[in-house]
Parts: sequence; structure tokens; C-alpha cells
Amino acid sequence: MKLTSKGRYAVMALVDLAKFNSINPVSLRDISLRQGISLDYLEQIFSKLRKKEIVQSVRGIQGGYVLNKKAKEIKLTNIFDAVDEKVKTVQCKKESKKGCNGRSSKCLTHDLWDELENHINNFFEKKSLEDLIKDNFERRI
Amino acid sequence: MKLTSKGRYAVMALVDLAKFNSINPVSLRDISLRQGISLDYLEQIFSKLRKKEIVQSVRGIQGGYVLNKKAKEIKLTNIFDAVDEKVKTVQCKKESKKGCNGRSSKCLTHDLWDELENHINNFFEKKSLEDLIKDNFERRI
DNA sequence: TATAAACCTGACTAATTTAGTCAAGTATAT
DNA sequence: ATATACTTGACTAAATTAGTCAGGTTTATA
Repeated sequence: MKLTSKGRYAVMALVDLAKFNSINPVSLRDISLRQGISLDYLEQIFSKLRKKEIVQSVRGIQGGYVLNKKAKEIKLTNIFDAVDEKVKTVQCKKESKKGCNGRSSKCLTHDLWDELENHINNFFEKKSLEDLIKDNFERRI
Repeated sequence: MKLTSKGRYAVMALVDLAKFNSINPVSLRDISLRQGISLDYLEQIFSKLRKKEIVQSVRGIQGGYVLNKKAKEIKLTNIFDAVDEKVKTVQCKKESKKGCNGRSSKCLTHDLWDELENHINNFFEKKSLEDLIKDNFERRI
């Protein structure tokens, strides 16, 4: 089980954005330089974040991105959802429902994966961008 | 983030094994048939489980595998560890330690991934094979 | 109004990982 | 003896990931 770097980058970039979020939008070029993430890759990521209304774009010179909600209202779960980073534990859900009704011997562990998914998603739902910035700030004191 | 099928199969196979664990060892052939997992693949998996002393092998006719500990003492974390299924969240640990000392701007989210790993591993450490069998049994009542 | 900064999009690709298969054994109960 | 079942290592096809690349469009400002 691993987290993909698309998800990690999305979170890193948003923390960076939130930190530098003032009146002016933050350009991807700046985030790219500060975080060491390829500009082209960031563009892919922010395209998805924009579609999910997590950020807003400002075009033209001096343009960039701004948060579209308060940092407190942006949860990890929203970010991961936007970039298609999701917890996949069990196959049988999509496949033949006949094979897996929760009682078949094929799914001895079905409930376990459900429980695991819930456990992880619970973590993502509680954690907001604001929490991350706060943690980051407190560590520096 | 996804769980690989090697990890899933390992857990499924061990639940199966634990259920049919009597005086006689359980052959991989039987598990293969009951759980629909390729025999060759199961062999790879059980080779690893044996090396970590989770199961014991019995060779020859009427051979197979038996649990090497009580189901209560086998935690998910042991199983996943044996088959190299692990939670990987952040890269910077292995790489240049210079780049990531917890204060560099590259690791704005370092603590987050640590926290996530702990959260998930905590789940794995609590859950034993016995829990899984019990859940499975109770659901059938 | 020319221009450069910065967003926007889709197609492409190399590297890695996964999920097995295959082949050639060895050990042992009957 | 021999069939059953464990044991090991090498190999491979498919999928996924982590980007790159090329070609746009928009707009502030000089």
C-alpha cells in the first residue's frame, strides 16, 4: 500500500499555497521552485483541483492560483478525491456481485477491508489544510 | 493508495487456514480451490509466511501448512510485514537526509505522512487473525 | 497593441510495480 | 516406488505512475 506522489504533491502544493496566500495569487512557477515539483506536473494537478473548486485560477501576468475556500474547510479527503488518490482495498466490489455478497467464501475478509477503508478515510476527513499549516508553524517555535 | 493483492491474498489464505486448522495440515491446493487464488502464487506467499514463522510446513503426502502461533497472536501487521506489504507514504526518508530534516521547505508535510503511517499501522497492530475469524463467524449467526 | 507571464489541455513515454506463470526441483507418507 | 505437496528462482505481460512535451489561450502592463 502506498500513497502516490500525485497525492503527496497536491497536499504539499496546497500547504505552500495556503502559506503564501495573500491578496495576490500564487503562481505555479513559484510553488514549483519552492517545492521542487515539475511545473508541468503541477499544472496537471491544479487543473484537477480547480475542477473540484478547491482553488481558483487567475489568468494573465501576475496570475496564479488562490484557495477557493477557507483552509479550515479544505480537508485531505477533498484533496485526495480531486486528484484521484483513493484508498482501494478490495476488488470484489466492482466485480461480479454474485461472487461477493458478503457471505461467499471468497470474501472471508470483505468486512476487514471495509473497516480499513473507513479507518483511513476517517483520518483524511478530520485533517484540514489549516491543521497542517498550524502544525508546521508550531514546530518552528 | 492501494492494497496489493499479495497482501489481500495472504490474509484471505490465513483466515482460510485458521478456519480449517485442525490436527491435519491444510494443503495449498485446498486453499487455492476454496479462495480462487493461483497455486503458484500461493506458494510464493507461503514461502514468505514460513520464513517469518507465521506458518509451519509439513512435507509429503497429507502435508500442508499449519499456523505456527495462536490466531490471537498473529496480527495483520505481522502478515503484511511478511509479504512486504507496507504503508509507504513519504519518499524523503530514504533519500538525502540533508534535504529533509523536518525543517526544510521540501517537507512541509513530513509530519503528516508520519502521522498517517502511525494511524494505519495502529489498525494493523490491533487486528489479529482471531478477530477476523470471530467477525466471520458472528456474521453468519 | 505587442508581449511576456502564466494558465490550460491532451497526448505521449519511460520506468516501475504487480500479479502472476513456468520450470525444475526436494521431501515424505503410504 | 510413487504421488502428493512443499520449495525456489527466473521470467513476463499488463497496469500504473510519474512525469515530459507540444501546443495552445488569456490578460496585465509597458
